Amino acid sequence: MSKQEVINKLVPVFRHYGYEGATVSRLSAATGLKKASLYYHFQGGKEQMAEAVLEHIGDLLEESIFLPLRSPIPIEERIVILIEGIDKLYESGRAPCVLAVMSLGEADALFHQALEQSLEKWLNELSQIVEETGVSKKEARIRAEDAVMLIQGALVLVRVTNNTQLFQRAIAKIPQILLSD
Amino acid sequence: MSKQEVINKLVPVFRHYGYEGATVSRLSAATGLKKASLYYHFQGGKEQMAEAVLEHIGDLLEESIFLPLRSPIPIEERIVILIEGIDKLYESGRAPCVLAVMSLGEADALFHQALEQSLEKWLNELSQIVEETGVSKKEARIRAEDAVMLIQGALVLVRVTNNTQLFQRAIAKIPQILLSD
DNA sequence: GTCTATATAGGGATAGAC
DNA sequence: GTCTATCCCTATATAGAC
Repeated sequence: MSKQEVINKLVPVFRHYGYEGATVSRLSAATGLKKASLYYHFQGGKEQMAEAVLEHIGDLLEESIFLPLRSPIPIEERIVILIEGIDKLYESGRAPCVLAVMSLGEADALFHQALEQSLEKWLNELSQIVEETGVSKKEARIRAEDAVMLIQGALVLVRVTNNTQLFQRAIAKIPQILLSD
Repeated sequence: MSKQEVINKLVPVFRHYGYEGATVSRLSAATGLKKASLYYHFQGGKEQMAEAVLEHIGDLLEESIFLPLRSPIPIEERIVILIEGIDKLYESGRAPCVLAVMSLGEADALFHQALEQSLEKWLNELSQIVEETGVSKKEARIRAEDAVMLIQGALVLVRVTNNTQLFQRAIAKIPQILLSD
């Protein structure tokens, strides 16, 4: 099993259990690797596993969302791709956001800077495309924040209600939020 | 120290660390009571402590938010009180929502039903006042959901950015969301 | 690379003195 | 009611065989 495959299997554990809930036992069960094998791949232990997960998701975002967002097609089409990317990334709302989950407890102290940068990247990328429509920097930033807030809030509500329609409705609103108001 | 005072000191630990991160040691440090004393008050252990916290927050909501929401004053004024209540409850966005935090990991299995009911109560209370304005049941529900999503999303963004202005902006939007669209 | 076995610390929880 | 002391289990992490 390649390291990428291992990391892929670590991801859902951190997302669903958070840092403290993601025990090495659970990580072991999820990967099919015994504890000692995990420590072979991640000599920095659980902290390094979490880092790898964050990095992996960062790469995923870059290729599946940010890159298409910068492609030379009409902005409306790019936003459709954005929505599809978000839907897939969060598994229609069923998968918690690693950013929201890791900003709690012990993990926050360990990863706060990385999380902040990751969120800043999100907001910048979204702001950029909004600015293309002739909107001011300030207003573009606000719309980007509103969009991300809605997504994050939808994830919480889906988790509690098990109603993924809420997530669908939330992401369907993204075009209005970003392009008009 | 009264039981209510003890519970009050348990609350922030569960909110900031989540269920698994809220270790009995941390709960002991936060309350100033040794572990054995905590177990005297909560014979059901940590699970019962979490239950007490959820119940306590439920009561808090009832008296500080839901009750004023039903008082016989103009709807706009009630919504101002609602916003003040939310601002205080979430400490201007600095305090995570127990609902969002406890819907993760092990805690979700233990408390899912309670969380679902708690959220349902929120959505119903908000829907009620929206319906008063002559809006359909369906539309009122949607507006209530949108308002709660925005708040939950704002809490995540504030946690990561440390920018409480985002929360202020979010709650300032509540009147528009509930009363118009 | 992956395993079994094990070390050490901290988790939740209880007994019994005061 | 609160404490000290302690129990057992699980958590993170490592050693060393294969």
